[in-house]
Amino acid sequence: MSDLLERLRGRGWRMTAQRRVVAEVLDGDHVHLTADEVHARAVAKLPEISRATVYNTLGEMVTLGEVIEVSTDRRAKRYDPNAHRPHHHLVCANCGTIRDVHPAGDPMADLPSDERFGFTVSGVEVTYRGICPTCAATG
Amino acid sequence: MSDLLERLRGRGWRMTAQRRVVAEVLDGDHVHLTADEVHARAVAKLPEISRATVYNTLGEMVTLGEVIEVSTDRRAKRYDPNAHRPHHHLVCANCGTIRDVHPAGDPMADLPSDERFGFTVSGVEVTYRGICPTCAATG
DNA sequence: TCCTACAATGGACTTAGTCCAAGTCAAGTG
DNA sequence: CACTTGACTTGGACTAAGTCCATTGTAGGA
Repeated sequence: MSDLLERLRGRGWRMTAQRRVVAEVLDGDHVHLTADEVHARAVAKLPEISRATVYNTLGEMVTLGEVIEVSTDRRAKRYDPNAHRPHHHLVCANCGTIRDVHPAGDPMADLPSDERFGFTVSGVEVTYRGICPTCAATG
Repeated sequence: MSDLLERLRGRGWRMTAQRRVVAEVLDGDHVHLTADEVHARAVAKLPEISRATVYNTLGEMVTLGEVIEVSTDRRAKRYDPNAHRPHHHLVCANCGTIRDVHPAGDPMADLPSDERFGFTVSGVEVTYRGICPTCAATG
């Protein structure tokens, strides 16, 4: 059930109750929780878990490349466990909801070398912005 | 000299010393200052200016569409006066430096309607990430 | 079972930004 | 020019999100 947990275990991660619940909370598709939301859900399963541990664990998962950090504005970062399949994001300008999207085309190929200013370019993120159906309805 | 200032004046903006210095600080190409940097430079020209005024003024410029807010991570937002010409950004993962870039292609056209989940899509941002020449050299 | 290095805790601290009540001033009016 | 008024500015208190750190706890190997 928990692909994420399996992958982490496979990397020789020292398994603790805290890490397990964080991984469980984060598992799934179209999951884009803030650190505080992850903490709230983790507390439901393991009441003693601390905020600092949630931050530490999320940070480690990001370092391991198993989770992607998405910051679309100055609100809280969101954590996306869908790291194994490349995708971009569609964000609601009103409520901050995120959906994964898979646009056609390769934006990396669209950046000519004379526009790279000597940078070593390693990645690209595409963020579509708009209003989600829910916000459009409740206007 | 100050295109930005001219445009703002043309919209019937009430002109004050504070707004003038903020607009002056922000004018130019490849300018991507944080609010605090704007404040620091504004203070050099007008020592009494307050942080709150800088935030207010930047916010109004964004609302008027004369300045673009760029948040590439959870660090401070940056303000880009180059709002009249569409472009994207190339960000140094190490030091946060930003360059404007003009990739080929139209990412809006790459998002099919069955990937829009009912959103009204209004815009798209493309953020290339990498290491700038300075950080590569001193890294 | 015992050790020990790695992990978790929670509270203090930091950064970036927002809010607000009170004071100030640009610019239109007479 | 003086007056008026509502928009603008101020600075300090407040908030949200996240980081840091000394202490305590524990997974997993010997």
